[in-house]
Amino acid sequence: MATIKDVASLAGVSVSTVSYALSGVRPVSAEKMASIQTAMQELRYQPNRIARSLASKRTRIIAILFPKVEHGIGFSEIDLILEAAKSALRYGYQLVIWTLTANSAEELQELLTQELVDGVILMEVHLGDPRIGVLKKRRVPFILLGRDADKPEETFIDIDFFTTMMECFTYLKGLGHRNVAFINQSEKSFRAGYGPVVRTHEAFSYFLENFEIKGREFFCESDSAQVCAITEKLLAEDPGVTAFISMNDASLPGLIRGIEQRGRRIPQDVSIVSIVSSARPASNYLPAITAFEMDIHTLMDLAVTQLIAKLDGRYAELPERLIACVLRERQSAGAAGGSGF
Amino acid sequence: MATIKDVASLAGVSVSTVSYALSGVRPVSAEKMASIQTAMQELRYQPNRIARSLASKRTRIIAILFPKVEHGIGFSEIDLILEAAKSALRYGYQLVIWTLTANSAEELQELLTQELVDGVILMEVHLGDPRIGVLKKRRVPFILLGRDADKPEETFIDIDFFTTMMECFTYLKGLGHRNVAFINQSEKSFRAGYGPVVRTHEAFSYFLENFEIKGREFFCESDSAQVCAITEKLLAEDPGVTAFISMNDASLPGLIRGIEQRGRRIPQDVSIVSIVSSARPASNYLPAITAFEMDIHTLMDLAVTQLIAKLDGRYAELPERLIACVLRERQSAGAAGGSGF
DNA sequence: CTGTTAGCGCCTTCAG
DNA sequence: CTGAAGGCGCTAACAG
Repeated sequence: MATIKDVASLAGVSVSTVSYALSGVRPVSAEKMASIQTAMQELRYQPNRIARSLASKRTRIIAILFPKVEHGIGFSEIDLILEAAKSALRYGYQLVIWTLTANSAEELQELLTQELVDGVILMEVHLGDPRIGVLKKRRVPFILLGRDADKPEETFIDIDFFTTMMECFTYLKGLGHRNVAFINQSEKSFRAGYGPVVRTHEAFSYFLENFEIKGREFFCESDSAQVCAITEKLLAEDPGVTAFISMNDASLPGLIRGIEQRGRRIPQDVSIVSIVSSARPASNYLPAITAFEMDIHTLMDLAVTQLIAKLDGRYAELPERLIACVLRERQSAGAAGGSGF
Repeated sequence: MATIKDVASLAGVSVSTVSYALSGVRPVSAEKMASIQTAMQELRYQPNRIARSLASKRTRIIAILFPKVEHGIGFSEIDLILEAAKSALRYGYQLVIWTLTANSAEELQELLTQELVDGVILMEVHLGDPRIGVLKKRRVPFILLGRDADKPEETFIDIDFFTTMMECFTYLKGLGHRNVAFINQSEKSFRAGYGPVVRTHEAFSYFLENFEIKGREFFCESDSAQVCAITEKLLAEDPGVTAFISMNDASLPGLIRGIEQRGRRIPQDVSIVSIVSSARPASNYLPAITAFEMDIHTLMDLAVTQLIAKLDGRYAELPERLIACVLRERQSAGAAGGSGF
């Protein structure tokens, strides 16, 4: 591999000139610049990242921190990671994955001490997350992504649950729905203060009044059979329900089945709108599910750019960025009142 | 951060002694060893990875290469990546993600030239993949993972489609099924020589004869509506079919619906077995799908350990490792002949 | 505008 | 068994 020295001697200049030509930190005359360019091309020179990191004390590597993935909002974690990697690459950074297990705090300490990364993106943050303390103490720049507990003092990027819910209500009301049911995630998550569950819960209650819509909410595990039973029960008790909002991709099969087993058609009799979901599952169900999908690209690009801004010390803006989900209309939602129920 | 120098002076030895104490390449007296240990503990010393990499010319970082994820075998790429990261970490390596776009060869060249990684895991390899040529020319150790085109000359880890199909036949035959249908992925993939599609196709034909089972195969896009139509048509033409094998997780909703719309119950009248699938979707459908699931843990751990072995120059074994899928019985498969069809 | 040079933190000969 | 010292490839003062 060609080194900066090779380039320097081929171009007939000193190594520092080459270095400055590369970084632009110091002006370089046009001629020298030209010969340096030529030399670099000829040698197919690419700076050695490791050496550069050692000298500059910046690795330009960021870590994305994943605790165990179990319940996840959807199936889209892969897209989240890939999108983050893509953004990082675009800005000249590399993304490493850190999977932490039980005693995350200790593991994290060790990883951090190796000084491999400049900053960290934290996924799946929970209330009183021990990782945050570690990061703060070591003064490692970090950013929280999604599903955070309410921690406004940290920089975080999250889904705008409030706006998403509002748009969902607007959409359903526009279609004539006046009686809706909301399938949230588990009550356990709610009690644990899990961000998405709590916030959508609050938003739902709020907009119910605001939009003058009748509605009820159910906390469900990601268990299709259970959701199916609940759906049937609800439809029996209150046949006037014309729409379901689901924040639980995995239980969609149960929802669909429950509705159909009560003899209702989707979307003629009952509509389904999935929120905070990912494209792939939603589009594969039958009927394909109309959904407010996460804007993964925006979410991750923002996370990466904000983190890099912090690393560059040019971070000044608000410590919070909320991204609303975007509507993708498919076949599961339509005008209310088609049937005589 | 404490450096090796700090440890050396605290322990009253030279830096090289500390270094050797760390690597074990050279014997160190018990006393010195002890004081070095103490010093390291006191200072919470962890070697700086970057400096170590520069000096040793080994970064202990490996890259996992992802082209665009579109059709994917399932929804489990996330588990694949996370599992790889976990394995890497366990062996003291770090995993970076490289997402390549269009002109992969060039992009890959650039990334490689930065000399950040020691080796590469290639995902989603296709026939005549340009990335392989690049890797070979630069002599970067690599390993192919899954879904490769037939390239026995490269080291690769893959799913054992043959064995998986055989076990699936054994399972179904044991349940009394004698007439099965196989939902493969798209014909386009087949024509393109896409490994999983071609191999399962061959295995299916082979075992049909071998097990004296009647059967037919369908190539389908990952489109539930289409699969539903095909299923209904098939059931109409040949009511004797008692079991479906699916290698297409995304089309499962269509399959289920198609069967039910023909008035058949699952699994009393018709069974479904999904192969090469991932746990999460399979378990969420209604009924929960019995499936031969990828052994992601084994697959990725093998990929990582084999790659590391190569890096250490202690690679001698066979260039191929096949891992069969493992059966998880759920609710979609049962004895044949329950109904009078 | 440019060159010289001292590190960055660690590994690894080379002497002893 | 141990220490001294020269890199690894690059950055960033420092001195023109």
